[in-house]
Amino acid sequence: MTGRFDPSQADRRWQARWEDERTFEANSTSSKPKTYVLEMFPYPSGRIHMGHVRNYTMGDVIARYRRMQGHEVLHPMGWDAFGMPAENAAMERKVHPGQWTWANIATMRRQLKQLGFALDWSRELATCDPSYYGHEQALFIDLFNAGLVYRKESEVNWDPVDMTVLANEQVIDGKGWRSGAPVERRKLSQWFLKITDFAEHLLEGLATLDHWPDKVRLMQENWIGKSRGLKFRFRLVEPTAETSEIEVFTTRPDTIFGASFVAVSPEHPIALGLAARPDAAEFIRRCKAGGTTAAELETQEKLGFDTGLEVAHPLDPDWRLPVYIANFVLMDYGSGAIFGVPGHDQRDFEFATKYKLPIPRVVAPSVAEASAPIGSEADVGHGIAVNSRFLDGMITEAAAAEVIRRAESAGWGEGTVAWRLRDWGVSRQRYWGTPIPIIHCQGCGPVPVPSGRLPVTLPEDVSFDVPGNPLDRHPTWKHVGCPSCGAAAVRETDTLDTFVDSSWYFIRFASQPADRPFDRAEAEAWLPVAQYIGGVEHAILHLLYARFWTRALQRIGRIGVAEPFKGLFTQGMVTHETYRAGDGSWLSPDEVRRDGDDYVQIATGQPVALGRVEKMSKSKRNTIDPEPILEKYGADAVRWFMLSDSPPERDLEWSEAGIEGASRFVQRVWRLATASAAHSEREDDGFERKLHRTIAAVGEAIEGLQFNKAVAQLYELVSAVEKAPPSASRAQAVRILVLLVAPMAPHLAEEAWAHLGEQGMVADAPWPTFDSSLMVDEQVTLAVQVNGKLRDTLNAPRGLDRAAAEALALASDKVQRQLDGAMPRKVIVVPDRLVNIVA
RNA sequence: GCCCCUGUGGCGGAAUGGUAGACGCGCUCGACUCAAAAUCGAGUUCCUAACCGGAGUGUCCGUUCGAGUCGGACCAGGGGCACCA
Repeated sequence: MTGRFDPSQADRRWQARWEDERTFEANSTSSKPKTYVLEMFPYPSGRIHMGHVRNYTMGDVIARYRRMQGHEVLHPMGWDAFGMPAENAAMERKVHPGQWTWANIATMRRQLKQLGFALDWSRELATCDPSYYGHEQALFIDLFNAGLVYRKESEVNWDPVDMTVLANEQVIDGKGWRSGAPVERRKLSQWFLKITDFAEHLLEGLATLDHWPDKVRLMQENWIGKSRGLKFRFRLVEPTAETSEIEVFTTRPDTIFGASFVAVSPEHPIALGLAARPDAAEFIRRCKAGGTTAAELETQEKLGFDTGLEVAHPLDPDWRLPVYIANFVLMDYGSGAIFGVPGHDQRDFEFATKYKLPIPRVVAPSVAEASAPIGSEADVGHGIAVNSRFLDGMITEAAAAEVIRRAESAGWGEGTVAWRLRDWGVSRQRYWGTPIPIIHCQGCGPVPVPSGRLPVTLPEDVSFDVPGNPLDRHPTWKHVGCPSCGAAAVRETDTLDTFVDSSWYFIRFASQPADRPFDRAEAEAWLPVAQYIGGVEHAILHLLYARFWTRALQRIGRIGVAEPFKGLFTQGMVTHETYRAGDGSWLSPDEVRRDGDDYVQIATGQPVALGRVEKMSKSKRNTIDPEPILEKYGADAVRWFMLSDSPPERDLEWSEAGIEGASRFVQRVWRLATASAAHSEREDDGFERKLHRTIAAVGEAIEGLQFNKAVAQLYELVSAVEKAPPSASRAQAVRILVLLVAPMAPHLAEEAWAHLGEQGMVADAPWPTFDSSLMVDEQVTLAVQVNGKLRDTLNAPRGLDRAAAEALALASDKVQRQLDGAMPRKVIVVPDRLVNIVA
């Protein structure tokens, strides 16, 4: 059984053994300490890609490591199976989204199993299965009954040719991706979840998540966007039919005397009231062109329309400000109106410059600079209030407080907290999602589907020949009796955002009774997830929605956990070159062949343009299929490569050379385990030190998810063992090496473990322990610097005192040459590390 | 536009404010071999023929006995921006 390690045999053998013995099935009633390790579940796009392999390998190392430490580990896998690509496939290939999705799941399950992950497949779930989404509907109704669900009008991207709603990614340069027609913003009545009710809790909860990356907490904090300021009203000089005042919010009430205009959103009641005027209507119509994304709205040219209306300044009734309609004011934020302070806000500055409005200075670094004009851009800093009447000379914070105080006592405004966070719109005008379990009745309004009639399943007989939502045009599905009064009624035809599906799957993994979403006690035995791993692209939306959903379930008494993910790790992406054909379409790596320094499209022989190295993605088609690689090198080499070199939080560029190196390592370990080493009594204590240091370092690296460091440590240990003479301690080191390698290269480890004559599986073996007293060396290398520059290195016994270290350093020829007779002015000694002589 | 992150040899990267380049890839030379593959050994930041030495962690400035690491300004690349998942 010596010679080369043959993964094609070993992988299959051990995967079958783990499955037969149900090695990785989690026992919810175990008395061992429980650890829940979870990676973000995949969208079943067709085949697994390297990003999946990297993500699941990292989680697998943690899961196997904890298991070897004696934990009961829950490490499940499932499918985020609803979503748009299935509908696109249905349109392009005339295949039902369900059929397409389930076929993809079958393929990807088979591929994942080839990687030998320590997964509990008995808990596998797919969100497109009624046995999953039916429970989601029940939870949605619970939230509805708790008042956390409501309906309101909201804008969507509307394709006027295809007569359909477009996702942001389907809008390219302001045009629909299929029709090419300019996209319009259109209002639809849609379902929302009241995430803003939890804004304060979601913000405060971040402080408890000390095993999350700081950057993710910071991003969520900014997203929630708590700000304090003044909400106040401008009185219209001439009231309109709709209103006599305009409410605005500002975080800088201290700049109130710097106001030079008021601007309202094109959807603001004031704007809508002016729609009878042709010029105003035309402006509003222009504002509706283009997409709904923030990036688009904020980068487009700032446009304003002078309504001719005027408001009075709240602190000076004789001071009039013009009212504009402006395309950059969003109805969804605050009150849909702002007041412009061009001197101290860059966007207002650009607007005022364009429309030739005054740009006064009301904040300055000092009183002396009060008359300094505003330059080529706004001065957004804090400072001293100037040109601001009773505020003059006050610092920004005091001036803001004073304005709030006066507003409150005079009754024209009040200090308040504003949030950037908006409620979560969950309606999608699509087929392939969880049906929203609501029935609309003329008499009773929206009525939840009674729990006995759940799940509301999707009809199978649908076609995607015409754009739009097949549920909406289905001949029978939507027509039902009202559960309340029995009158003819219609089902809601919107489906839920797929982020809802992924907001509770981690609870369902922990507990999956047939008759309800989960058992509270069983779920709480596992939750929160000890280590959650996924892409940083989910840092805000998915993670915030899952946190909200969990807190909402807590509020309605379904679960006693507030935060679902105790530890979070955001891995970097796997990148690869991109290729484009002459017509600009993306080509996948296997459609391309290298021809010298150029690339050629295999099918056509046409030259291919080499694009940048980018994140592997379906849209850029630069994915590498792991399966042929797995067949060639085996699971352990692929896993090893995924963990080597690049720090897990950074991007990893796929390379053929890297996998070759990983494969060589697998063979090196195999040779060490199988080569006959004659035993002798000779011991080498330097070698033992290396072994104990490695045990400590590998464990520490795995716990810190620094897999590349664990890999480097193991390379060093392997080199040391290879050079060691045959001995009892060498044999012991080989045994420990196999254990240390096991979480990363489990098939190799099992095979080697059996070859060493050990009992049982390495998956069940205890993680090795180390003796820290055996880790220290009696000799150290002292760095000797002169004026901070390295001049010599000296060997010295550990624990040398300062005076002796200084004397040793000064005795060095190289030091004396540098000093050139000069007297040291100062000597800095860092014990056992360094001596720095300052001359 | 706004928020967040990242820049170190030919490449991926390592380095509690204390010897920059661990470890791997690649490359060069050598051993083994009839030859190759595999394997093993040595070398590999740049400048200088070599020694001595000098320069060097995106750029500039600062703090420090000492900066890849801390602070400031800038440049470049990436992620997110609420209907991709």
